[in-house]
Amino acid sequence: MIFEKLENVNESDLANLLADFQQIMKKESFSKKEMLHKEGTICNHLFLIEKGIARSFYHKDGKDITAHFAIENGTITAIDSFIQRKRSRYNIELLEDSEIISISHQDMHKLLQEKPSYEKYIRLFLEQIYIDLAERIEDLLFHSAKERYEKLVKNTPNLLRRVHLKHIASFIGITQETLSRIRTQT
Amino acid sequence: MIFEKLENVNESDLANLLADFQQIMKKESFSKKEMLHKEGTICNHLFLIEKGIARSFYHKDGKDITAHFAIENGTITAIDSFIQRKRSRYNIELLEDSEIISISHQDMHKLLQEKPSYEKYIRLFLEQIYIDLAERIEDLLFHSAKERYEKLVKNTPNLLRRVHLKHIASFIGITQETLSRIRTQT
DNA sequence: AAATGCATTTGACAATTGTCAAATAATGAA
DNA sequence: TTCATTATTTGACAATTGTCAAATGCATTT
Repeated sequence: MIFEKLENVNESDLANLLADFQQIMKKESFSKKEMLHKEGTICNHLFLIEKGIARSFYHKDGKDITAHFAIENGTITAIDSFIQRKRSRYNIELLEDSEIISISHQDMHKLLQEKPSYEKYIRLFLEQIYIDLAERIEDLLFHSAKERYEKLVKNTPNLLRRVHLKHIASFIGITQETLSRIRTQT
Repeated sequence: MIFEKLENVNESDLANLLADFQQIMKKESFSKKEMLHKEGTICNHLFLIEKGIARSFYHKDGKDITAHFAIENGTITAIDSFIQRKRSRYNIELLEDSEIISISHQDMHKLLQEKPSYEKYIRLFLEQIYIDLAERIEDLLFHSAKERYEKLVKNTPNLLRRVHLKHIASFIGITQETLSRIRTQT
């Protein structure tokens, strides 16, 4: 799940971590279109998608822009707000009926204070998402809209089948019309 | 310096941290055009710029693309390589004669193992650079080349005066010619 | 100061993507 | 099934940015 990609870690330490995290995880069912977080408020939770799809989005010049998708086993939050404890410009909504596990900021930080050795895993998590973001920047800078779309088709075909094209379009930084034309070409 | 932006931290803990980090920092002078890191190798150092300018760049279709600049008080490294311990596609070169402080990956991790409480500061550092990166993505997605340039002029006029325009151009994802035209318009 | 090598600008034109409006297609509710 | 709503595609055209080649400007070395 959240720590699944980690390598080179102490097995027993990780087992403890997972057990402790279990304690602060809350599982809940939500239905499609429900909001996990609303813009203008501070985001107090990190969400893990057990089943379903969520997307974070914000408004730019009246347009709805998707910033991130999370499907099964993925995580989502209004990360800047969660980190900096300030109001968020992001919304998080569910695109399907979902099973969500949430971890509150408060609980997580309490746990980190009690067991500072867990800081390491948060660091590893951050390193991972940092690298993912860096890759996204390169993608935007050096691949055409068409290449970005094709990469998505290749890497996350499952996602493509499950979300509206307008969200895919804004996610890769193009208009819906351009995406439509890209798709019909080929 | 590296931890200067941190808020809400324990003062004495931070003082200890700084003292310990001092121990593993090595200061060196380099002259313009020297390389702090070369692509194809694993990057073993985090560099702090005490004086001067460095840029990281890589090659894409034969073109030289600037990924990041660091001036006085900034940090630079081939972050993906430094984190994942794999060979880097990035180079780091100096654009002026510089005074550089370097911290080796090994020393840093040894320090973190000895004093796991410092993990927290690394996490805070990562949070900060993650947010900076996220901002850059928004910038690329929703601002025109002209807006991106003007933002740079506003935020880091000092940088603009000190580096070649071709580097600025690739940094904001446009060609040198387009940047030139943007500049002469206004 | 002249010569050389870069850096920057300019021109002409092409490719990519965006905008706005309208037409179809698909979906979900009654 | 039918209707209403929403999603997707298409068309015509405009704006932005890229490409390639050449000209100009600037700075460093001799």
